[in-house]
Amino acid sequence: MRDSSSAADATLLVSRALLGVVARSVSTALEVVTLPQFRVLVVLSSAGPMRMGALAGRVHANQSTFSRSMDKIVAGGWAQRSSSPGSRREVLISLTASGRALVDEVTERRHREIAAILDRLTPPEQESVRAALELFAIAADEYSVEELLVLGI
Amino acid sequence: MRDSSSAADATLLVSRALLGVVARSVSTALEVVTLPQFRVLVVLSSAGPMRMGALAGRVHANQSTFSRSMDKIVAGGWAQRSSSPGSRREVLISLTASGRALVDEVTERRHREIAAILDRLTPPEQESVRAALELFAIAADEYSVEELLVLGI
DNA sequence: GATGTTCCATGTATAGTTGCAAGTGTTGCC
DNA sequence: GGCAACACTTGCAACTATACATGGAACATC
Repeated sequence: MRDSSSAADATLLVSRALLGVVARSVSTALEVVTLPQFRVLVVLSSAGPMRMGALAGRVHANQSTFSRSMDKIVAGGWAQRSSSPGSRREVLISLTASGRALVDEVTERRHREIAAILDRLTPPEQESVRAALELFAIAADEYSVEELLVLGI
Repeated sequence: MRDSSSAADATLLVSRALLGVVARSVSTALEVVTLPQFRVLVVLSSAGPMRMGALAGRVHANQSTFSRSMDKIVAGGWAQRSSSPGSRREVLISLTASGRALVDEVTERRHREIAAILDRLTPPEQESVRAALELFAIAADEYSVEELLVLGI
């Protein structure tokens, strides 16, 4: 615990920098969509079309709440309702082209910004950063990514 | 750009993991305070007491909006108004003990979680992670931390 | 076919954020 | 002293999120 304390300090620093990157990458999307709404789009983007109930569960929203939130998302043209082939009482939600583009745009901007930062390092430095980050990512892997939804990312 | 691309991928992974940490660390605070409110507390914590107008500017809020947001923050006991010694028309905002404790608690939890992750690595691995992260932090340093406010961190 | 369950939508209500505009008190300047 | 600029607050209004309860259609089971 003693040795990892300075590494933890460095990590806190990096987390600030990375959060800046994330915040910037999301900020343009937040001009057209709210954070809770963007959350939904991200879930749809990674998990594919889902039922209303399942989707509501993923973002920890109430059914009733979620139904109306989805009204707005659909009205904005980011997602669409369709009837499920399996059961007529189920409503399937899927991203529209606009919705997918919005999420992709955010991811790409984030990737570009990170690449730009790394480009300031020499190739050997980049390699050591990559190796170290992979180590960290593996060590952090046990942690669920579920809570990301709190921030809508 | 070729070499940094895989490093960028690793960074994206890490940013997800770190965001998970951040989200978890903030989530308990969000049970008693909203995200925009917590934002204000973070600014106060790092910058010290500020005028209403300056504080509103820092979180990109309207004066009128901010005045009432502050009503709620003050009502919650997280910050307090006081008259400025310089001018009686200025209102100085400062954190209460509760407000400071709330922010500190989040920071400490974040630090603990990161330390816990790093503890899974061997000491040499920790050292290499620390060195790599410092490299990254330095490379990212040009980027302003201002945009963090978008996420309220 | 009657019953109960699942899934979604709607009714109703509360709380927070946000913006524009108007108002109050304070300060500085002529 | 009078007047404009400044700092903050309040009135008014719209929008979003969230929750609990209710309603209604589709399905499963018996």
